[in-house]
Parts: sequence; C-alpha cells; structure tokens
Amino acid sequence: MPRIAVIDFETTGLSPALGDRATEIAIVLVEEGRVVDRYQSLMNAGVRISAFIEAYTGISNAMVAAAPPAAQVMAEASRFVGRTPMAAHNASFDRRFWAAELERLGLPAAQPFACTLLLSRRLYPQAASYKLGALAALHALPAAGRAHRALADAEVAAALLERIQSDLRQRFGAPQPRHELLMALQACPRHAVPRAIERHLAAQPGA
DNA sequence: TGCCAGGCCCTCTTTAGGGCCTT
Repeated sequence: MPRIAVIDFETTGLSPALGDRATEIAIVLVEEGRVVDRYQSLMNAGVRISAFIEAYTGISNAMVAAAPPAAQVMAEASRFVGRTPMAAHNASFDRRFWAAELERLGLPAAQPFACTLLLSRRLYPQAASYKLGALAALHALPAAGRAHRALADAEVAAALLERIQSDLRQRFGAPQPRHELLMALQACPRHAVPRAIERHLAAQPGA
C-alpha cells in the first residue's frame, strides 16, 4: 500500500549550511488518506537556541538539554521512514535539514520530497497566502496543537496533503494520487497541471 | 572583520529584482 511520510523540523534557524541544527522532528505516516503512524522527538544537537527561536517555537534551551542526542533521534527517524517517499510544507527547507542531519551520521537521505506549498500554488490560485496556517484556515482543516511545534505542523501538513489528494481525485479524476504524480505536478507550471495529470494517468493507470 | 539561505514565482522580465515561505 503506498505510504507518504510527512515531516516537519523545528530548528535553530534557516540554514544548515550556516550551522543551524534541528531541535525537534515529527513524521506522520499517511496511507490512503489516513494517518497510520507517528514519530516525534525533541533532540539535543549541542547548540544554543536564540531568544527569537525560543519564542517562535516554544522550544527552550532547557527542553533541548533534557532531550536525547540528535544522532540517536535522527537514526530512529531514518529507520522509521525507511524508503517511504516524503512530503513537507516548503519541502526545500525540511529536505535540507533531513539531508544535513543524516549526513552527519553517514546515513543516506535519498527519499523524494513532495511539497504541499508548491502543490497548493498549483491547485489553489485563489489562496491569499500559502503559509501552512493560512492554507489550513482556507480548507478548514482541524487544529492539531500549537503551531510551530513539529508534530502539530506535521499533522496539519498531512491533512493538507490529504485535501490535495482528494481534490486531485474529484477535480481531475486521478483515482489514487500517488507520490509520483505529486512530484510531476509540483514540477510543472500551474497552467500545465491538467495536461500533466492526463499524461501521468495515461502512463500509469491507477495513479 | 563583517556578512551570510535557498528555491519558487511574478513582473514594471529574460543582460533583474523583489516578495514569499520555511526556522
């Protein structure tokens, strides 16, 4: 059964290339529109969290100091995901931290990432904002907890992904939109979405 | 020493610039 692993990181900043590290990770496994499993943990990477980030995420230096080592958490997360294709909101951000944290352990990070932000730009041109919270409000998605904590944001992103897949079924007749179709759609211009779906369905019946 | 993201997308574009989105 095709699964997608929806991930969200909280971090000390925007760029692992500039030394920023993950402070919390959450992964929600989605199968046929249902959440079937979850993984969440704070992690201690041994770096200080700024006052701005403490206020933004609610994750304090004391919380991270009491958390398990980043290496242990990321190894567990890697095993949890396995080869499952992944998704995230603004996936370029989470993909960079996924790759950077796993690279420190010598672990591969080859999973393809679908992006609910790119897909939402394609499918919901009427949206005033493509922030995760704004899209959740637009679609009346259920609240999942404090925004900017990893599990709450991963749950909302998973609900947004389910909404996207539902709309692909209803609007474009894609019976079971799989990860490959999501990747194809986010890589094409908005006006080319219907044609891309037609081509994908013709090549992969049941996609 | 001081500074520092990266990728997508739109437009007053393509020999570029700026806003959005993630923390």
